[in-house]
Amino acid sequence: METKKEDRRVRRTKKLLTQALTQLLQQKQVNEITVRELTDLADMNRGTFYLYYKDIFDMLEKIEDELFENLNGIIALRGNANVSEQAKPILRDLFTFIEDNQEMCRVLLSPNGDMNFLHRLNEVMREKCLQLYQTVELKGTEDEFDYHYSFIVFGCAGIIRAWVNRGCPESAEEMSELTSRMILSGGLA
Amino acid sequence: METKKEDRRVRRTKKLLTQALTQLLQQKQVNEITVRELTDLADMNRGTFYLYYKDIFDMLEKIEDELFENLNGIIALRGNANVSEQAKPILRDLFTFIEDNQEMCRVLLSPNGDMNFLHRLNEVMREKCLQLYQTVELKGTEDEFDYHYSFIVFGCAGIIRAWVNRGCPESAEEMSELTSRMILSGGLA
DNA sequence: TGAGAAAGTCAACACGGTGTTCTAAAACAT
DNA sequence: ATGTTTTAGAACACCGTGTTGACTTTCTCA
Repeated sequence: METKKEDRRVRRTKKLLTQALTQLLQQKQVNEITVRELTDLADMNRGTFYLYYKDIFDMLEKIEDELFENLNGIIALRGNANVSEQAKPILRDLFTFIEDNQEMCRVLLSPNGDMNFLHRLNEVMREKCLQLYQTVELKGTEDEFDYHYSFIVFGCAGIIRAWVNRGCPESAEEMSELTSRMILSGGLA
Repeated sequence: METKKEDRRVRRTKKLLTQALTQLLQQKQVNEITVRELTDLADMNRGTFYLYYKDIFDMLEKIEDELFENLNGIIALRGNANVSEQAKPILRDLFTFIEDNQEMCRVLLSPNGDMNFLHRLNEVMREKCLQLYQTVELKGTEDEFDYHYSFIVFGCAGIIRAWVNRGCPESAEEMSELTSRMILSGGLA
């Protein structure tokens, strides 16, 4: 079922384009980036771009698709161990994944970033939180659940954003520890 | 020092353009919106748009500028009362402001929204949090402060996003209560 | 290693949105 | 009513877009 590897040239082309896009996104907003300057920077023919992407935004979306495809595999629940024992390793794997893709994640969470990326990241994390904490008792009305999870999930995104902006100085292990504490005991206190 | 009112026609033009943009942002991403279709929807000459805005993104930025200008005035500290007594009313005023601009806020925080808006919202809230809670003792290292605040501030943005997505069914008072609880005692627990 | 397949290069093209400019008409303030 | 400001309308050159066709290069695999 594994997707067989693409042609070496294809991998090279996509990699060069992704690198160029990442670089450009550190300098300007997505809308200011033209296919022409992207392919110029990647030093390839403009027509080649259109073999794989419809436009810049389509490219960004496909990059995110791949990112989330990998992420989903990584944070999947393992076997049927106790959920409370799974939270930590999943968080650690999540932060490890973020670290491995920190340039792209930093760019996507920057002011020039993509709100849809944050939206999708939230959906993944929300679903995972629901799985992990569905047995945990929450006080307050059922409507408040939405706000609780929104707070937590966006808060995690905020931690991730701060972490990649600093260049990931702390280890994924440390971050998962910190994040667990924040989720369970709150921001202050 | 009050900015004297613009010509009635100018106000009308900007209002129509803003309404049209808000409507279009509910249907498609910013990059897919052309000046032509925007002015067509607003039923005005295309050239008129360029009297006030450089392009669509410039327009969005100016709209955000005005939003934050109002917001900054609203959440300014009052006199020299006790800080702990100011948190609640400021949060209430913040949510009231969000409620008054909920269409635009909902759009800006949607998947089609603007990461820069979230960035600026965070800066405002972060600064305010620092003023309010600078006397509160936090445990952990100084480096953790960044993560604490990022968690809290993004978490608040998450609450706001969930709230406007639901159509602001709860009152601003209720939301400030809920948010205070979340910040002080954490998401769960 | 060679042959066929796949991918990239290069030049060219029509298309459409952009941003600007001009004049005339309409709405405004007084 | 008058002078000012704003908008409409049309025209313009410009440029990025997205596609096409013929060619060259690179890869795969038998």
